[in-house]
Amino acid sequence: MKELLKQTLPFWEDLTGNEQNTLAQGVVKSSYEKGNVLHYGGRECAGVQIIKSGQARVFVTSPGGGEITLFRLLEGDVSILSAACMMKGLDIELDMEIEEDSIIYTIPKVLYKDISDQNTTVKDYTLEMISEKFSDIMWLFNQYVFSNVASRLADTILEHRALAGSDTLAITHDVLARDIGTAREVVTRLLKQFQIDGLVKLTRGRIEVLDGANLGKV
Amino acid sequence: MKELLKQTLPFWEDLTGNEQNTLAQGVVKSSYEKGNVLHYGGRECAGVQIIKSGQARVFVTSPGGGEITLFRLLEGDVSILSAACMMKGLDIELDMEIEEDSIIYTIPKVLYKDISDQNTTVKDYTLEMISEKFSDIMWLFNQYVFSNVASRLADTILEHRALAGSDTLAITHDVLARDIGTAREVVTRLLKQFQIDGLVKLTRGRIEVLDGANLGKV
DNA sequence: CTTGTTTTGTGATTTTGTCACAGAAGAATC
DNA sequence: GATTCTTCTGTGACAAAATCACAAAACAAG
Repeated sequence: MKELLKQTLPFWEDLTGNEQNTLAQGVVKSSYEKGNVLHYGGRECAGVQIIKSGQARVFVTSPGGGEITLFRLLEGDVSILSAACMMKGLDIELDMEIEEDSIIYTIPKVLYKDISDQNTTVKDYTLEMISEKFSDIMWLFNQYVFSNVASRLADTILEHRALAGSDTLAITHDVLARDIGTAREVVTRLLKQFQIDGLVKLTRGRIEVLDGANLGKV
Repeated sequence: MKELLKQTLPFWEDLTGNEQNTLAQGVVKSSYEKGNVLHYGGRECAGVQIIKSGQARVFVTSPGGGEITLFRLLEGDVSILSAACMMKGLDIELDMEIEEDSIIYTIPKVLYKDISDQNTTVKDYTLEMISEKFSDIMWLFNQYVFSNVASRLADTILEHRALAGSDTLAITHDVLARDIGTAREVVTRLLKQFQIDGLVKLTRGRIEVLDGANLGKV
C-alpha cells in the first residue's frame, strides 16, 4: 500500500512518518466495472484518486446528451480534479466513465486537505497538478474552437494509437465521436473519406492506421 | 500605492512589514492606450497585474485569425494568469487587448514568486485565483461546445449590458463576434432576427436591449 | 440458423461558417 | 456643405458540419 503511494505521489518523501501513516491508513480502495459512470461536481467529490489498474475517461456532458472527452486516466495516474470540490474557487462538473475494470485508491478529501494545509510541498503539488490540467484543457479548447472536425478526428485516432501502442485499434465510431464532441454519423463519413484516401482501413469495431504520417497532416 | 495593494490583495494583511515594503517598492506602474495588445505565453510573462483604471480583454487566438474572449479585466481586478509562466505546469498562450486607456500596476514575477514561496496565505490565494479562472473557462468551454450561436450571442449582449449598466450598448457586431468566437456576418444576421423578434433595436455602433428577459431565453 | 443487439451507412434538412462584395453612416478634409 | 475616407453593416452564394430519421450489415447468443 505505502509502496503505491510512494510511487505515485511525488511529495511522499516530504511527509513526516506520521503523515505517511495517516495517509496510508485513510486511503480507500474501490473497484469499478467497465461502464460505471461517476460524477464530480458542485459541492461533492471523492478526493484525490490514484489509478492502481484499469482505465477511465473524464468528460463533460451537455444537457442535450452531447459529450466531449477531456482526458483519460491510466494505470499510475493521479486525478486531482476528482477532489476539485475541496478547492476554493474551483467549481466544475465532470463525469468519469470507467473504460476498463479498474481498481482505484482514493485519498478522502478531508485527509488530503489537512495534509495539504500543513505541508507546503503538498500544496505546491496541488497547484502544479491543477495548472497542468488547466493547460491541457486550454489546449483542448483551442483545438475545439479553431480546428475542423476532420483534423480533430485524425488527432484523436493518433492519440488512441499511441495509447494502444498498435496500429490496429479496437474502437467504435461512437467512442471517437464522444471524444471529439461531434455526432457519430459525422465520424462515419469522415472515416470513410480517410479510408478512400488510404489513411486507414475500417472494419466493424476496428480501425487500422495505414498512414499515420499523412493522417497527422489532415 | 500601499493603499491600492491593500485594497486589491486579500493577503496584504498577512504579509510582514518587510514583505509589504518589498512589494510596494517592486511594483511597476505602466499606462497603456486603447488598442494596445499584450501577449503572455510560453516562457515569458509580466507578473501579477492590478488594474488601477481602464479595461482590458483577455482572449485566445487561432492561427487563422479567429478570436474568442475568455474574460475582461476591470478596475480593481487582479490578473493572475498574466503570471502563468512562473507556475510550474501552467503553459498557456493568451493575448490581452486594452479596451480603454489603462493604468496597470505589475508585481514582477520573481517578486511574487519569492513572497508566494515564503507565505502560505499568498500560495493559497494563488491556488484560489487559478482555480477560479479554471472554473470560468470550463464554463465557457461548455457554453461554446454545447450552446448554439444565437444563445451565446444573447448571453454576451446581456453581459455587456450588465457591464455597462445600461440598456444601450456602444458596441459593434465585430466586437461581439470576437467575444463569442464566430464571424461578424453571423452576428449581423442573428441580431437582425433579434430585432425582428423585438428583443433589441439596432443602429450603427449601438445596440439597445428592449426585452432583456426574453433575450435571456434565446 | 434464427433472433437480438450493436455498429455502420446514407439521404434530407438545418445551422453555422466562409467568401466576396455592396451599400450606409459618420468622420475628416476641402 | 460637398466630397472623400473609413468604419460598420447587409446580403447572396456556397461549403462545412450538425441533426434527424431510418436502413443495412456484422456479430453474439440462444
